[in-house]
Amino acid sequence: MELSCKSEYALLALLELAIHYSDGEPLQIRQIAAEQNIPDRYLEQLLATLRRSGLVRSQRGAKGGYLLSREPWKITLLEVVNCIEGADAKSSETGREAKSVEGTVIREIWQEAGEAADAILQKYTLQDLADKRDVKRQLDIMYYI
Amino acid sequence: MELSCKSEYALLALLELAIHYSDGEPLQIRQIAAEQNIPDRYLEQLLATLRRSGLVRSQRGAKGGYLLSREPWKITLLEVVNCIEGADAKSSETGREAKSVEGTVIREIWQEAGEAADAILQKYTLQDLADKRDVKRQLDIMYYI
DNA sequence: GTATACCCCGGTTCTCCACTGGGGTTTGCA
DNA sequence: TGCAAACCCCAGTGGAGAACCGGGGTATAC
Repeated sequence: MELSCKSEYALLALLELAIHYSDGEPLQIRQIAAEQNIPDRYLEQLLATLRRSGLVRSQRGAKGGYLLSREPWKITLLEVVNCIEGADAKSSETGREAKSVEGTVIREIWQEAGEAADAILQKYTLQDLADKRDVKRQLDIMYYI
Repeated sequence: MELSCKSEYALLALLELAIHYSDGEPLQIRQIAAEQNIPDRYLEQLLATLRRSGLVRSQRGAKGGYLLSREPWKITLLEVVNCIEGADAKSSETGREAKSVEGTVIREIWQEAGEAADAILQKYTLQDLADKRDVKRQLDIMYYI
């Protein structure tokens, strides 16, 4: 289960949006990028992808930015990675066919493994991420004292 | 859960060895490559990796070849992919560290997902692969009639 | 009307995967 | 004893994709 840089950036950005969800005001690319240490021009592309698949919505012009289009507890991590990873891998989808019986058997098992991993990603939402973050932060403070 | 070409080749080769395990005679790279449509010079490297980690043993010289070093039902698919994928990713292991709390949280979830996938790969052995193959072959014949 | 933001499209660099090639060394067999 | 069949080791190459950068647009608050 590889976590690509791309997916991690997207998750960090959405987490940032989730944290400020209750504010109701849009967050700008610059702010998100600065807060999470993401190259801003790259993040722009990722947010565009997320917008096209409806996970976030944008407000153009001065004082613009990005907002989650749903509540943080209604967005699963699986949705996010599917959106990001599956974005360009469209159209062709010629990701290797198995011609032999042996190849088919192997692929079936790999699909089962993939589904098991997806099940984990599906049970966590952006809200869970935010909560876990808060818990970890409190722990860090306690250790410091 | 990505199935790399490399891992699939290795599994196909080991499956071929598993099928002929009871023969007791070594199989040659050429034969395996021809049977499973694998570039032979490439397969050579993979078998070398598998040998170094003790999954197969080799016999040099004329009439030589490769043999499984354990019974097919004692080799799990997880072992195989760990051996193949983890072979070169040694030494450095600088596979991105998470400096932020947010990054750590995300990685923990990804690890959980990876473990779920690994659990699936661990419950299947080369023997299971061979059995599934036989079942599928019988089905193919019945459909044909 | 102007500064601030998003929007779109393309290029660049770098790494890694799949694969190839050129030499060895070991061993069975005539 | 020779020789061919097989494994062994190491190095290089070509293409694809990931991560990133840049230039020029367009919408909108003030």
